Amino acid sequence: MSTAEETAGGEAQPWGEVTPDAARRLLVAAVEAFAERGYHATTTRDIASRAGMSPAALYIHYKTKEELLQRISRIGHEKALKVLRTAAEAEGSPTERLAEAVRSFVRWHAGQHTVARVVQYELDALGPDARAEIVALRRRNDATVREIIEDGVAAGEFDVPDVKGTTLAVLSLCIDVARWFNVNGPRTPDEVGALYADLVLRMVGAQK
Amino acid sequence: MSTAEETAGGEAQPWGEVTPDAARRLLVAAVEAFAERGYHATTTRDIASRAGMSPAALYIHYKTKEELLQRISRIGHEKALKVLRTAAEAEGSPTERLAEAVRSFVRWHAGQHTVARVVQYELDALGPDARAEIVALRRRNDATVREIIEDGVAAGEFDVPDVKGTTLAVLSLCIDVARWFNVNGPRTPDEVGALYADLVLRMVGAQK
DNA sequence: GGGCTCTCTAAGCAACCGCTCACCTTCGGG
DNA sequence: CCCGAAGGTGAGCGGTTGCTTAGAGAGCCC
Repeated sequence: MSTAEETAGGEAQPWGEVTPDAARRLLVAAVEAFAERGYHATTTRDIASRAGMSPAALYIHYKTKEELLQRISRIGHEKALKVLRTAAEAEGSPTERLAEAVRSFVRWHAGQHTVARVVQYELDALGPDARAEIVALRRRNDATVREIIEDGVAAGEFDVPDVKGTTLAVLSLCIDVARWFNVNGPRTPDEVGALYADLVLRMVGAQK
Repeated sequence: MSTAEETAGGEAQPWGEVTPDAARRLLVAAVEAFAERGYHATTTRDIASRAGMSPAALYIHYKTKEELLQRISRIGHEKALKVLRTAAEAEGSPTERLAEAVRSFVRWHAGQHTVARVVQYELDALGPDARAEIVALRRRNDATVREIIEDGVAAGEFDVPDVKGTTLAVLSLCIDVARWFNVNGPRTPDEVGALYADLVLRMVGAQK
């Protein structure tokens, strides 16, 4: 966000806030491993060796394997939420804001799909406290989208019989991008974002 | 399918084809455990004790823990595909067929969400051969939905600029129901099915 | 009733897991 | 030049995992 160069799906320095350098390398390695094999199937030895270190080095920077997942989940969710809220709080009609929100949220889930996969699908591996924190962040996601849709209905731009259900469906659609998106596939994150923004406007009955 | 009584989300005897009785009990226990904790976090001792047996009893009916997942994945995918194709091959306009396909596919993913969760999210835990088999079944899902949408476009009932992308989005939307659906939540599988059928008809620009 | 099959169990093996500990290296400050 | 803090390693501990083995009961045909 604060760096000059950005790629289609996210930042050039995604984990710039994590220091020192070794801690960041371990965290990046953990994201890759968790996304590939899942949290429980990933060993601490695998994470350490991906980061070019011995198994014991992990415990200098993190107390447990679960702390790694907590850090990844929190930072990832905060980034996604920031992306969504930036679009939601921008100037413009509800139609424009909803389109931009979906476009950037989808772009993030496609471009950062390794992080997104960990963040979205490894929630149950967290302990109760950490999970509660993440669930609270998700509720803010939900509220952000619902408010835009409510604004659009109030302004007469949208035709939505079931606001809560439609909100759920819109978010579900965006989040599931992280599951199927393939870097070697035919679509770029930008293209998926544009397609999905169009589809969501149709779902809420917005005139184009 | 062959039994008389059916619930909203699926059959009354979901695993009737699995014999003998002990093998079915183990399989049902495995579905519950995999859905709750995930494949890798589930131990063979946990599965056996849920079925009221000793850990060794599992290996009389299944060669490995992975064979259990294979069986579950294959049966689950075949059932979901059957539900989808039954709706797709019914009489009626593309609009009616798409609505019914989404309605029943979503109903299945909501009603059988424990099976669906295992089937959809534990694919990577399978070995290469078993995974290839499942991927082939998924492609048939994809083709089924795409054909209905193509029919609708050809008949002038739908307005879809990107058929492949829209097909992907429709299926993604339906499948993700398995992730968020909660039995204690406010919606029944029937209600979610009806809501989603309406949303999908909007996505393809069908006149109602 | 003796043998045969099928089903299940108690006990345990080898491998691997998350994590710890004693020790080594590097490096800036006095 | 010594020192202490910070970051790293090799070896390994206790516990758990998937799976195996030897053998016990229950039914069933002859």
